Amino acid sequence: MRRDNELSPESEADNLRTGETTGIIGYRLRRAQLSVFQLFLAVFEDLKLRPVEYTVLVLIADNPGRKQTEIAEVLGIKRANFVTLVHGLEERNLVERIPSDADKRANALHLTKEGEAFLAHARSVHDRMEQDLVKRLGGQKARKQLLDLLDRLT
Amino acid sequence: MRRDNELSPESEADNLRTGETTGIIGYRLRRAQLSVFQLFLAVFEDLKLRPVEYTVLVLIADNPGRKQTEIAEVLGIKRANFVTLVHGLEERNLVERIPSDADKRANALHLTKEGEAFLAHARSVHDRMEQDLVKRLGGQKARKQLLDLLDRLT
DNA sequence: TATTGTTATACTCTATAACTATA
DNA sequence: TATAGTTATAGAGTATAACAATA
Repeated sequence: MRRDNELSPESEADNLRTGETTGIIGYRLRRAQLSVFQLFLAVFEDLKLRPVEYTVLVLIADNPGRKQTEIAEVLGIKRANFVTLVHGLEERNLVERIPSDADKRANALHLTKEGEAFLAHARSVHDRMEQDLVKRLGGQKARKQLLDLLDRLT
Repeated sequence: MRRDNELSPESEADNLRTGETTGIIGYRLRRAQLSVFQLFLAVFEDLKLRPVEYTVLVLIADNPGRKQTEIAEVLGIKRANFVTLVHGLEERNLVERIPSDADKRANALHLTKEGEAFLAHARSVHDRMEQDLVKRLGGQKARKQLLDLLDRLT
């Protein structure tokens, strides 16, 4: 039994039945991921930093001197595509590629002084964003639960 | 204190310190989403169906006669890009676009008989995949928890 | 022979502008 | 004027192949 006019007397567009799609885990994961990434882009608009660039900076800071291949691989980025990414960060004087003594084929990645200062700021901005997300989730326990559940799917 | 040789006497590649990145909600969401989508692509390789195409078929089946714009919008797809998607499904005789009587600008979307049979099969394949994911998560309660948490981020 | 960084390239996904035919 | 569908196009993101230098 249809009752079109119950809530919209002027016959607005009917709502679609989305019950089945909203039960699909992959679909919901994607929507949530896009939502969080869009928040990231908005928050980091002034710093002109994309999510992947932030993780690269963090990873270099926590693992100075590593090869491009190592950083790229742990992030699931093809080394061919990582070249452009690192070049961009290098042009902004955030990262430097130092030819390795031990292996002359490889570049050791380091943050510049400017890169360290930039990351310190980015981290504080990011921490506030994460705290906002944790608040949305309902606290640290909920965050832990989420990361735990995501781990089982990865 | 570094103890490189504790577990790798032959001095294999050191593991990177990834603790900070693996604590980032957006990063973990993305990895999990990619993982689930890759599973989908593997499971649906024979049916040659992408995740977005599956949700489109489901949505049309549950909302026959709707306009392209309506289906596209609820999925967050630009109507310009939705054209190609629907054409692909139409060429496979899964979907038909019937010019609307009420609004001659619009196409009403329906599944063909073949599309209904195809979707019935796809649904059963998809159900098995979801059951596998639920098992990984630790049961229906864990699934409910996950969808609940994802909702708060979306 | 294998690996590192690189270039070139192609394919998908996404976003915008502009057109047409209708409303 | 606004909307539905469409086309064209540009920009990201991602994947593979091939090359030079080095291991």
